[in-house]
Amino acid sequence: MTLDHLKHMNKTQRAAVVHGYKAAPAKPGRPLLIIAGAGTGKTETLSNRVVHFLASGVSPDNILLLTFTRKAAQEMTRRAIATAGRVLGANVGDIPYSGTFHAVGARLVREFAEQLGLSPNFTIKDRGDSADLLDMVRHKLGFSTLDVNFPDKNQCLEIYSYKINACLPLKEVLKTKYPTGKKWAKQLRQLFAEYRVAKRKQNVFDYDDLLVYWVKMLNQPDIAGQLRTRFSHVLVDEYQDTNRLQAKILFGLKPDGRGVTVVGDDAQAIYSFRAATVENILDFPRVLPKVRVINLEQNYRSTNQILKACNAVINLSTRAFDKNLWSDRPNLGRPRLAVVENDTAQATYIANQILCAKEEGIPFRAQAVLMRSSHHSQKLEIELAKRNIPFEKWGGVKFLEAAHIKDVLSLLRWLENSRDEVAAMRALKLLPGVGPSAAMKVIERLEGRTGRLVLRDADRPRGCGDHWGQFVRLIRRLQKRPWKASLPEVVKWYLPLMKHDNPELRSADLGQLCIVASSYSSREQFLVEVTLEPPEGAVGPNKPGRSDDDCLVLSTIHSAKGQEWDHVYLLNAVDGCIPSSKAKTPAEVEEERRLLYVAMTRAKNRLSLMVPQRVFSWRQNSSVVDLFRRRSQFIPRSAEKLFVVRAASGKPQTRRAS
DNA sequence: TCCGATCTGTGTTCA
DNA sequence: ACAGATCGGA
Repeated sequence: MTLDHLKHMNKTQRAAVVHGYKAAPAKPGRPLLIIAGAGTGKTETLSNRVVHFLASGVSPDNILLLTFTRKAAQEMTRRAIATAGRVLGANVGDIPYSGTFHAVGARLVREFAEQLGLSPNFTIKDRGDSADLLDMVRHKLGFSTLDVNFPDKNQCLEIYSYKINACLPLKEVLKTKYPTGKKWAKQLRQLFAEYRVAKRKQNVFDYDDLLVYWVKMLNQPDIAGQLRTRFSHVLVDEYQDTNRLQAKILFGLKPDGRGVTVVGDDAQAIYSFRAATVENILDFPRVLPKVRVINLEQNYRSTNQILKACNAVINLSTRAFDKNLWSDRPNLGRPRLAVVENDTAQATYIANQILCAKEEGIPFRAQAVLMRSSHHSQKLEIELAKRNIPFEKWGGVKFLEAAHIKDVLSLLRWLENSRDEVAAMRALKLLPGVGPSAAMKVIERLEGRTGRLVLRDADRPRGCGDHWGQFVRLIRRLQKRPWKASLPEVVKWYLPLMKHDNPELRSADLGQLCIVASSYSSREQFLVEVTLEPPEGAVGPNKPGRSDDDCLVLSTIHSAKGQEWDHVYLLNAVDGCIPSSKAKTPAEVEEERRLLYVAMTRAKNRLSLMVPQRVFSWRQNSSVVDLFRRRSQFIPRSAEKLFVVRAASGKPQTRRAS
């Protein structure tokens, strides 16, 4: 096989691509750990390695390619397939087992469900629904009235999920992570046990179950054998952000590490809230002594001036080793620290800059605004809309998490799985006069009726009058008619009953949802995909499906991982925002520093860190208060010389995009 | 006892 | 914007 297609790569990258597979036919070789700093061509290297496998005769079905976020998964798969097409001159079609841990887990669990003693038509609960289920259980156990300080549903789920993902006993989790929950250890243990029972009874999975049952498959020799044979080559991206449960999956699949490739950068570990542990990558060479370690250090993304500032930020960390990425890209000026009066000025300033850059020939899509938390961009979004600058927002409230969307979906979910009590509860509560208690009575009466959802006139909760009859008829119609007509019909029924504000906006969202849904061939398929691969975009003026090809990106730093843009603006580079005021322990503060590093290393040519001196906060009872802010502690005086510090006025301008 | 209107307080990050 | 607490009315 010729290696001509690797000519554009450097020596180290090439070594990473071909490690263990210099000659065809390829057999799984020694494990490989690639330490890939930001912008060192990690995706390129990994996707070329996949292509190299394919070129060596490995079937796409035998490759397992795991990534962390949906975006990273799409990008990686897309590039591997494109490169494969170019290099092999043949259409590879698809790499079927390429995706997030959760998405692949869902597929495998469904495939082996019967051998696991599960029914294959389970439904997957998103975070909010899982919290609601936990809440119902909590209520039944009487814990909701136990004490005002008993953790709420979201805290309970957080604790539970952390425990599962970190593979730690509850006691340990409470001690180290949730000390306030310590005195409820007994109740929490019981709650979690009952929660598991409820999930089984209702045939529903939460996100964590997709990984938990994957591990169970690997503990069952017959299934484990099949999986180990099937996946001769396993590649894991962003390994620094995997947790112990995910490491168990990796080592369960490849106990001796043969055929394993992991890629990561400990300086970019930003998911400890999901129980990610950087030890996975640090200890990898110790767990698998035969591992080959390759370091990628040449950065192709950023100018040297930007990189210097990035290095300065990360090298102030308390970590053991320095990061010293280098680049030979020509300089285009130091990164900016733009000091503005407040977040209104910040919004105008950025909008001005974006339009100027656009006039200089930098399209919107080559620019991005990053932020620590998604609500930081509120002011900016208004400004962008005013100036007619098209944008899409990554992260933040997802389309499918909005109350009105969940309302209509709950009906479909209940129809799909009549045992799903969370869906039932939500759907029933839409009826006027029906609250939690009346809904629960209906659900209890239904218990024991299995299979298809059947509602009778006798089940009518008191106080909801004629609405019950209409509801029952709606359900029957939905069961009879083809799926395509379902959602518009539900929406038609729902809109007059909707109690949320902003009805016009929400109604438009629902119309959008109908359009999205119409491309799915069945209700089941729609519901499955919608939880794991929801349509992009947030609620509001920027709806999914909007097809502007030159669109500015607004993104949380977390969602921006792995991406790059010509110009990057970071909102609120001030204490309280980054580091977030939520970060208390030294370890949490260090993670915030890495977040800043991730944000800064996204920039290719120009980087602006915004420093508003006041940030409005809508705390105090209805009166808006603005708080004085200090520049982020991660950019101390000593690092100032690496930046251009500018007092920038965010003078209002009326210039608009043409 | 339960619903729902009104208030009050609070707010990361992702699958 | 949304969830939980509170309270009046049925």
